[in-house]
Amino acid sequence: METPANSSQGAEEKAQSSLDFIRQAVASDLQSGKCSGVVTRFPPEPNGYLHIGHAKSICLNFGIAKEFGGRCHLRFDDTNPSKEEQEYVDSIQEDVRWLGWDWGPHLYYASNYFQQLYDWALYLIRAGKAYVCDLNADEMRAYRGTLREPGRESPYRNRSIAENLRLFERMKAGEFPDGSRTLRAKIDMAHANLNMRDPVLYRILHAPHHRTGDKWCIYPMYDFAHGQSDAIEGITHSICTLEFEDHRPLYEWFIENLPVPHKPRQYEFARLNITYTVLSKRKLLDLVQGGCVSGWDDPRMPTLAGLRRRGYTPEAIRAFCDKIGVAKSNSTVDVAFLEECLRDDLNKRALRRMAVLQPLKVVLENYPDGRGETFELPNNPEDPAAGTRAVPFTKSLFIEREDFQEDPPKKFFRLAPGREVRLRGAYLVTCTGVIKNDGGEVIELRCKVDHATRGGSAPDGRSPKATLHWVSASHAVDATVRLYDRLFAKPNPDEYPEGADYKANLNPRSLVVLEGCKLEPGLKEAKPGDRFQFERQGYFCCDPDSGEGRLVFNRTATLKDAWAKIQARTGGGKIVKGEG
RNA sequence: UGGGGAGUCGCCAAGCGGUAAGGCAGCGGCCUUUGGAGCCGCCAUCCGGAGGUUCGAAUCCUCCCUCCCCAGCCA
Repeated sequence: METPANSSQGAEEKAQSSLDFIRQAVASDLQSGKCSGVVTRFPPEPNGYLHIGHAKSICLNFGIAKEFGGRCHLRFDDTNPSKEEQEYVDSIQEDVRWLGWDWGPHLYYASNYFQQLYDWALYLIRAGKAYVCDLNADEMRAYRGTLREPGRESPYRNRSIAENLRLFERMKAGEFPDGSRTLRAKIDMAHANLNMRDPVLYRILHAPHHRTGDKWCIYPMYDFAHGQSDAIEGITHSICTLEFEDHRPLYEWFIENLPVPHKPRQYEFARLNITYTVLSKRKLLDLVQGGCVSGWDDPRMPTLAGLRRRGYTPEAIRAFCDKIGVAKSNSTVDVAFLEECLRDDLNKRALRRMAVLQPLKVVLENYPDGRGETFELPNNPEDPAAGTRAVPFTKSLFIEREDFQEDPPKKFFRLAPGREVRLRGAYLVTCTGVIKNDGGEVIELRCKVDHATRGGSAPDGRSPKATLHWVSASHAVDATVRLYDRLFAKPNPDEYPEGADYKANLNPRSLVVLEGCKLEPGLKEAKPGDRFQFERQGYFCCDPDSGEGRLVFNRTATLKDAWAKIQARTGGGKIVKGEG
């Protein structure tokens, strides 16, 4: 992120609260003069789509660069061609940009450094610090030892420098099959840290690379590529997750033993976990390939593509990443926290609309047949500047099915026989009749309008406890509404019964599709990506499946629902809202 | 029973020897033409445990307990 001007503003704001341990280190390095500027990097492997966990890392890296007036590189860690694809490098760039970050001209690939890395491998060989090993994978595992027993030195460990050079050259030339040989660092087979027991630097992989094609058939391992890439790019603070903590000695070993132009420092923080979802690329890939979801961008997926389609805003995700903090203890953040960040953002900006998801017809018996009027309703009560929109009102309307109960329980203060409620922005109406079909199901209501309450307020000051949303039957536009809920039914999907796997915890009601929903007519113009608050229902986002006279909306999040809470408390329960 | 990390409110998380921030959730109340939003109040005499140092410890020392990561030619 290139932010020459106005760069310290963020840091100052942060300082007012308190800096996380990484920002403290950055601030201290800057102040002590150890670093003259800060350079970070976000280094994804292009083997899957970015998810909310990556967002935490992205916001950390790009955020620090922005706050401290430095820059952040986007670098693809593409050292394993067998798993990586161009589709992923494209989606990653799209997602980082969507999140609101800009790497300027600093787009890099570890594969750009393959030649330099190869030269450095030669350097280590010449220094007697690396050797070609003929052990196969099984043998190497056996030689590595265990957690408490030291390993044994490879029989190939003491080859001459000349032979190592010759063999490595031939590995590069493609003379040997995959897996037959590796280049290893000569460190210490008895080291307590397994990463230091002569780690593999290069393996043979006769696989075309999405960027280098078939130029190479040997590829550097993560450990041999990452730190040196950081060094090449002048990264000052190389931030990664906790599981790389015990790779740090190796990271430093390379930096110390190679003539690198710069010495970066690695810092580790706890990766993000969220309740009711999984955040591992392996499982996410599994869900996609297993058909459990419609794709990487299924609105139930915690991927940035999924969250975007669900209706999440980049602002909400950034706020979330900001608020959860950065530390080193393993943590699982309540998904309700993410949802709250979304509501907080959308409450201020989303235009309000009325949408009846499960329609129940209402006929106003004392309202003239041919009459129609229009009400001007605010687009957003939180923001008068958002203006108003016109909503038509007629004798026959739709209201929400669950807003009427023939035999209302305690604390249910919506519509019931003989009861008066307010139709938002329109009139006070009283239920005077209930029409049922042969099955005893309520199919229509008769109500009487109090004509003196036009606009929704009564001259005598009375005010019903409930205000319902409504749509004029003759003006309503039909739509499909997809009610999304948590992908998993358990807070921790990894708690599954013996013999099962995490997919046993998939929430069977994570998607409920409603057809024939009745929306206020203005919504006909909605375009994919448009977000609204459907009053009293939640936030919804127009899905790309819309078009050619078809409207599809995705529920991003429900509104907080006091009535649902009361029901849950009293053992009741909602059927379709299903918000855990 | 090797090495590396972490343990502060149900969930995140400040705190860095001077006497427990904040957010989310929850619970009350006010307000409200969204049972939304907003506003007000409550919510850790205690910081994994036990000792010790100190006038004073969540912060320093000792021992113990629990959890996470590492034995890919993945990243």
